[in-house]
Amino acid sequence: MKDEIREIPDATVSRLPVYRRSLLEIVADGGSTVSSADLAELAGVNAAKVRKDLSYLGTYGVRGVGYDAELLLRQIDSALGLGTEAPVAIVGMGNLGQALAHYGGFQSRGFPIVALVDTLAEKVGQEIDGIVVSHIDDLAKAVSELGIAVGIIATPASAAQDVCDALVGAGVRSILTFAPTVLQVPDSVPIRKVDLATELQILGYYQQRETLDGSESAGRAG
Amino acid sequence: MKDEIREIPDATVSRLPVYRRSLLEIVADGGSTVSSADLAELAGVNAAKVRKDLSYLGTYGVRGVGYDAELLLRQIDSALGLGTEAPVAIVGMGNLGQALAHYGGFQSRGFPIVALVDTLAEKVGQEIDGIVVSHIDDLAKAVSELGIAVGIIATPASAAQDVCDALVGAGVRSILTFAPTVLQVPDSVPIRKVDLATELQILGYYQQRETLDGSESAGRAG
DNA sequence: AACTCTTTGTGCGTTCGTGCACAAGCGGTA
DNA sequence: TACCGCTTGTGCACGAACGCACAAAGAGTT
Repeated sequence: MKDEIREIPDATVSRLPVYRRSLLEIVADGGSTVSSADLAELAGVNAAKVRKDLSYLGTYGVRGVGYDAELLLRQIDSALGLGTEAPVAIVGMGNLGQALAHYGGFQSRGFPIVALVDTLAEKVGQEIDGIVVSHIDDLAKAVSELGIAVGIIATPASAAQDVCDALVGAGVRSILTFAPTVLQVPDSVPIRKVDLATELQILGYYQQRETLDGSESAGRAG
Repeated sequence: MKDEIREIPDATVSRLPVYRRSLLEIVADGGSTVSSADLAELAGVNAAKVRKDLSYLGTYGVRGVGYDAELLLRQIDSALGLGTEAPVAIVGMGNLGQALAHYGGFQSRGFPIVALVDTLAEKVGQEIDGIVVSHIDDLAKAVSELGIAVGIIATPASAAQDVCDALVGAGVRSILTFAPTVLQVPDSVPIRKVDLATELQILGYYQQRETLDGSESAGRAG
């Protein structure tokens, strides 16, 4: 229980979920072992990269054979801390927040949504998808009572930093934000940003290049 | 009209939208010139990086003074191809798709949603946010008639590749996908992927590291 | 046991991204 | 015109990421 603290490079960490998905498919299809080439095909990356990435988890492959799919899956889950469910709170019940509340993709992948939060009196008390919206002043209580690990910020940019501070203060362990603004958090709280308009703007660059000059490769998928 | 075809590094391209947002703030606050240090502060990056990034756009700064905010904004917009609006079609009217249809963030930033598409007969014909949902077989017509540039895939993973092929076939110029699967597209069509569960899983890794070993810096925001 | 076939794990050269540090250059002042 | 203060633009060195290519090492076969 103390040999897991290897340094996994950032680039590798962000590919682990992709391998994980591929392995789930393989297991669902009855596969028991996978080669790095198979996995590379499914994950859309280079086979050598797959092997190097997996080597950060430990030596779980068998030369001449491949990887045991289920064993590998467990190792990835362990590296990503997916052993237990991580309850999520969503702050901001505008269009995006409500959408995320209804979205089943979190629940089904180990991130149950257990709290919905807003500041507006008119939203507080409403029931969305079976959960009563609570006021942000009650956030700390909710976090400790429900064991909330992750906070999702779905507010306008103007409110995001305050909400972020509130989440951190309430004891949330990591944050995912959709607000198009740079947030200040303590180093101890990992944060990731998803900005939909930014993605479209990035696409705009590559699309334009495609149009002006026909020879370049396209933008990479995140 | 032919001097724009510089090679802008991927890392720089994905920061341009952040600079853009910062510049919009500055201009809104009445600022006329910005230093790289100011911009760095707002964008949450290193000042040298800002200068190097901006230098790919051309030489628009003035030594001893800084950058003209509005001029710089125009240059960034030009690089990102934001001169005209880029109409968007959303395919997949499940929870996420409907959410995105209601989300105002696209419209307000130059990406009007002009078509909503699904395969299920029960969805087709419904009106969501003022737009009638059309069938995917009518996609090509919609794309050419409405000048749709961007396709957003909000379907389950199982349908994503078919939808992707349909979008490409219909003449869409770039694609943003929310489906948790690797998509095959021609090199000429830039694609970007946003996978919410993946983001949470990545956070899981850094959160776990934070917990086990108190000294590491947190995951970078994308 | 020897040999073949397959696939892993990794050493190494290359490319890409980062940020320090400094010369170049502009505006303002005397 | 000469000087000063400030900020840009970039050379350079370092580190991260990538992917080729190959040795190491299992499984199966004769």
